[in-house]
Amino acid sequence: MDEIRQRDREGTRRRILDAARRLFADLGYDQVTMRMIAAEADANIALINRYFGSKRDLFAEVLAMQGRFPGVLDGPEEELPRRLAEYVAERLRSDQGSVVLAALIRSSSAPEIHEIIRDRVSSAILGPLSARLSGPDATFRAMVATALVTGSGTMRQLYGPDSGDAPDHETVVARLTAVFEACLGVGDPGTAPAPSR
Amino acid sequence: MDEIRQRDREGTRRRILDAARRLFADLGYDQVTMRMIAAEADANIALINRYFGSKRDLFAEVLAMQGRFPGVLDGPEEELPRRLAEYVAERLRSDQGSVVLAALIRSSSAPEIHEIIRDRVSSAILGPLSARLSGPDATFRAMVATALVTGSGTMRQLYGPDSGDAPDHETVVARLTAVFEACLGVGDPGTAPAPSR
DNA sequence: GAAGTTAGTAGACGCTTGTTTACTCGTCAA
DNA sequence: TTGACGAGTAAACAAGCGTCTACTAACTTC
Repeated sequence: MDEIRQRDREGTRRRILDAARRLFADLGYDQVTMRMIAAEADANIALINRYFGSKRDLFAEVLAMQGRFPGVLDGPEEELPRRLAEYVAERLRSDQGSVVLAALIRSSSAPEIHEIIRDRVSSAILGPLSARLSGPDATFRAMVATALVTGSGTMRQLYGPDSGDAPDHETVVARLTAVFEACLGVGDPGTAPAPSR
Repeated sequence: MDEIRQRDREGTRRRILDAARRLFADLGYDQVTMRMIAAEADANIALINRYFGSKRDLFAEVLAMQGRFPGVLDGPEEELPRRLAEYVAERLRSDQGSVVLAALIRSSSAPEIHEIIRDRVSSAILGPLSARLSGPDATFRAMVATALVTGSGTMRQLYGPDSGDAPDHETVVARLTAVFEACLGVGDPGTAPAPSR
């Protein structure tokens, strides 16, 4: 009945890391328990702390494992709004996505990992994005764009993938592209024209 | 030593409700414990469940107590982007703000209150906002604007009120106004012009 | 003034959490 | 063959959670 377990340190470590990545991305930091990770990885719960120290440290390692916003931030600056729009539009339908973003959306209520998330968002999203922007206030504009991506994820999490009266994909992408262009100030090198006052 | 406690059902109920509102808005649903609420309200913990049934029910009553986005959604449609921009810019500096929004930002990781938050966001923000919009896809456009407000709150929570290199208030408002105009499609009754392709 | 109602209290209940301890036993060098 | 090392395991740990029960005592009613 009881299977004979292989002794494979690196393999077990990797299984735990993969399971943690999946669960954290799907459920967020504090909805995931150590026992869930152990079960998903088919490993003993004590091994998690043995290999990673603590839940917090495991979370940090999962985030550190992730690359920087795959594919979206690369390419010419003038196509950035469209690529971001397509990324968000895709996220609104399927559950795929960056673990860093998922962490930002779903794990922001746990204060003990705020610093981890902040550092990772800065180095994986905000930094690369603002570096690609020309013109003034690049950091702020990047932050607004990130806020839009984040907020879309929050709404998506709350309302689910099929928000009944959502327009077709083309329209969604077109609208989001316009918004991201306004965020990033592409084709608008100076300060945005101040309306009234 | 032991103070003589007044017997004041309605007063105690109100103290608990106020304490819960403050704590939920500041910390989010699952960072607030029943004991914290009882201490903040200077009431016995058993009275919370006696008067409100459960933590979840108390949270629902706190949200139901709140009005609809005070002041921001009222007024002519063409000024909506500017008012939203000023609201967000103000939120980026101080900690004041709607409890409903705070709940949306900080409490979205607890699945047992998703339905409560969703209903309240729909009736307090999304509904009134989309009702004020003319043109197609009003609900979707309202959702994008809400996502921007939400995402700003998330970034604000992560990075704090003083994001070192933030521009001055005027610039922030001007930029955000442009973004909200793109979101809401004000002055653009048809579909947004599709860039390229 | 006696009896009943009820606001308020103290403490424990059962459960879950992250973490740790004591142990088993497969693996490999001497 | 023997001994040490270490991967894996089971069980418990303390702390915290929301909730509930048994009780005290202040107010109302007759």
